[in-house]
Amino acid sequence: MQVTSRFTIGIHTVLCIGYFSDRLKVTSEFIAKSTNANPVVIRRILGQLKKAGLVSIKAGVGGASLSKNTDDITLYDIFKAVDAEENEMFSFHSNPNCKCPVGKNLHTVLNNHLISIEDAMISEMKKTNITTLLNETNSYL
Amino acid sequence: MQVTSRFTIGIHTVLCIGYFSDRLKVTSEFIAKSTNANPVVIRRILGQLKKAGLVSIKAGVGGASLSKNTDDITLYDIFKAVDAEENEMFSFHSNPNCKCPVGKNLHTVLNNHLISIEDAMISEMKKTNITTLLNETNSYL
DNA sequence: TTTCGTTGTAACTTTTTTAGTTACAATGAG
DNA sequence: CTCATTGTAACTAAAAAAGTTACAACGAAA
Repeated sequence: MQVTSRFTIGIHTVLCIGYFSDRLKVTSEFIAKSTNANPVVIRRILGQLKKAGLVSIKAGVGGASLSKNTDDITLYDIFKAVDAEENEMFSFHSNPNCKCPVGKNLHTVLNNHLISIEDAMISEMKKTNITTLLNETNSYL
Repeated sequence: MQVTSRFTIGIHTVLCIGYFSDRLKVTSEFIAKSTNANPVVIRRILGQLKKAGLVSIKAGVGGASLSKNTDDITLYDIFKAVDAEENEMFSFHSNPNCKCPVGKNLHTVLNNHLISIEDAMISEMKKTNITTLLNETNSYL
């Protein structure tokens, strides 16, 4: 299992905006330079963050800013925006044998446990917000 | 993010062995029929489970059995065996800009938080063992 | 109202990962 | 010795992620 780099790029993007947008115009080009990712990839991620209500973007003139207080943006908000739009986290293999008592009930039996695992991850993601990460970034300067 | 179907197939495999191996010879072919996956795919997963010390397999004559008590095999054991052999769970994009205060410190700042998220998931996975899943399977018959 | 930097998005390629498949030597009980 | 099975290599296919090129649309400023 690998969480896509969209997650860390998404976090990086939000941090850049939080860190610089009061002083500079933070464009996709700017973020691409900081992350070392392609500007179009950044624009796609910015689009997802915008759709999730986390950032707003000035069309035409360009530049992104945060739409919410840095206290109110958690890692889960970013994760949900860029990495979990509609897919389930766990994938079942298709058509297990319904004549087998194990195969027949696997999905039902497993589902609640898998949801608990996902919930545990989500709870932990919600504990970290952008304010914390910006403070930690400043502490390393 | 998607956890590969190896995880649910691995669980399915262990459950099949736990459920049937006292009565039947549980071969890769048998498990393939129950899971609706390819026998070679099952053998690969069985190999990983074996390497992790969860199952033992009779070469030549064939058939798998559990090497540990069903109480002592958790979802995490299976996850670790089939899906997390050496990779990190979260992927950082490479070469963030070291001249940018955000890019320079991202990895350091983020790492502990990502580890906490992973740990939360692992703890939850450890809460479910094979005994529980077999009991739940039986309760649906 | 023209210019210019930027966004948003389509379309495509490349890369990586996962799963499926074929094939076959090695195993070991009967 | 036979035979079902394992273990594994080598390949293909499919899916997902990331990178890239291209360009219309936007809107502030000259």
